[in-house]
Amino acid sequence: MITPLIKKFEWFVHLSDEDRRLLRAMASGGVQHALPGEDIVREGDHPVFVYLVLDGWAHRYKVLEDGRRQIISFFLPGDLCDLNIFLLKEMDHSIGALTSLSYLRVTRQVMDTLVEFSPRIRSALWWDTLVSAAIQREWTVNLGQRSAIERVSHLICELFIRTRMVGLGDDQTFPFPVIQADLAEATGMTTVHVNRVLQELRSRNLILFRRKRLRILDVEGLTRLALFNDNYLHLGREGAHMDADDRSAVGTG
Amino acid sequence: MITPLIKKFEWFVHLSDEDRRLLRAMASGGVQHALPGEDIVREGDHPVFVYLVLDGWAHRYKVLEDGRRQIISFFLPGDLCDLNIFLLKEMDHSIGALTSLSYLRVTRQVMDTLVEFSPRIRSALWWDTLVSAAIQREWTVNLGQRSAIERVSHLICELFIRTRMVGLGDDQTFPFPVIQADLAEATGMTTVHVNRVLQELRSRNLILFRRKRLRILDVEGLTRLALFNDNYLHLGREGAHMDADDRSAVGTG
DNA sequence: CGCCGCTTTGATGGAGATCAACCTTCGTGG
DNA sequence: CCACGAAGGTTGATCTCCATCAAAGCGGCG
Repeated sequence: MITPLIKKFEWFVHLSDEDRRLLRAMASGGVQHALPGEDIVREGDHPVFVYLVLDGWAHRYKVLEDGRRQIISFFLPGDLCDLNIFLLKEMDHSIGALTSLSYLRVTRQVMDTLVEFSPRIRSALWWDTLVSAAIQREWTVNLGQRSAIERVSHLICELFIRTRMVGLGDDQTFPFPVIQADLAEATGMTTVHVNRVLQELRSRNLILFRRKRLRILDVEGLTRLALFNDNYLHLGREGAHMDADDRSAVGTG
Repeated sequence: MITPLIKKFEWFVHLSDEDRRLLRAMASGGVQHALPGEDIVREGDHPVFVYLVLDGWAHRYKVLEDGRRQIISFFLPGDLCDLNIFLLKEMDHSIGALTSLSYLRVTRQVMDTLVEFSPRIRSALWWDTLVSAAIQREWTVNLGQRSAIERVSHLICELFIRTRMVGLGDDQTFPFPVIQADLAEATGMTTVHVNRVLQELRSRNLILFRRKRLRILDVEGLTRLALFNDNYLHLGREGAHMDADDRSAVGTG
């Protein structure tokens, strides 16, 4: 059930059986569900839980007074939002479901337990936080410096890798359950222009988009066009020195 | 010496004398200096220290293959970069001095000590991390949704508050040691256009810029123009419940 | 005094916004 | 099984904000 999270963590450190058992305790509160468009948290709410996406996609967003809306990040299965958010009085943004969604609401107590009893999980959570921050920084670069077509391509490259990190999708195709309006709000463009950019990417034989799945026809080409460098995703198994060496360890990834 | 950090933390929780003593231990490695334009850390480096800015401004930036450059964040006195960065193998961005700079390099061991011996400092560090993340998200919104003049205004509003948080500047005027090229790289604009936007802000009697200081003539007006909402800076003394109540507590801020 | 880094100005061009339709797809119910 | 409607995708015409290019001003410091 929480396998996406485990799959992601394994990119950092190999967990022990005990670690996995601990992580499964996150589900003790029961699985929650939301419909597309439904908000999980709203700006101004008092934060109580850490959220973990199990299935489906969610997004973080902010709305300006005059209605302009920006998607700040996407949450894929295995993504956690806002470790230690309890320290804040009010949410400064909202989180909503993009697709139909199942997720966990994890209490402070459960998070504390994870951190207390497993140094590996503690590190993996920090690593995840650092990677999330790096992604947000990369979005800053994306919006600040890249052209429309580069921006869309870059986002696609990122989501391709993040999708595979959590064990979804295959070599060339992966779930891409967002509509053009979502892409527009994430990249700071209009839907009209997103549409034209996607057509351009298709006509260059870089991508193919069918039935909520995206196929990258030319990873190399798309990467080059996007000026994409995956170093900010920190896939180097950086916690390998603290790997659990019990039989449950997975391959070298 | 580390007063800016302490001043900032006091926006979250009142520290005890013991807390301050602990924080001063961060300076045990000696004060470092850098000249304007000098890099402190480069993309690709293996991260070893947490950095704390004492005096002057620094910036985090990334450079694309073709030379385009984006400033990702500004570091003011009292700003920490990259708590727990040790978990990563390589830096995914660079940090450089904007002005002449003094700063501390804090080792993992010293950070661990802070966190171990003071729950207040532990929380304050997390709070600071959460606020930094919120700032990065707000930059995403800024670049994605706001027009050029709104973007520049918003950045000015933010830096005004952050400056006052660490005890610099007065009611209307604060140090603003960045050149127009820096503003351009932070807002994803050209220097030419930054220049014209600043002229517009001056002609509307919103700001005044002299000798590396900025005076906001009409805070209300600038805030409105920028669609600025300071909630993401979380100035609500959110850790007040864990205030140290010894005599060293400062006013209510 | 003169240079260098920074700011300012003007002219021109283009990426992407805006506005307004129209088309396609797909789920729903009659 | 088809009609219908709504959500999402596509198109074309026009406009505007900001980039680009090039040059000239300014001011602080050696």
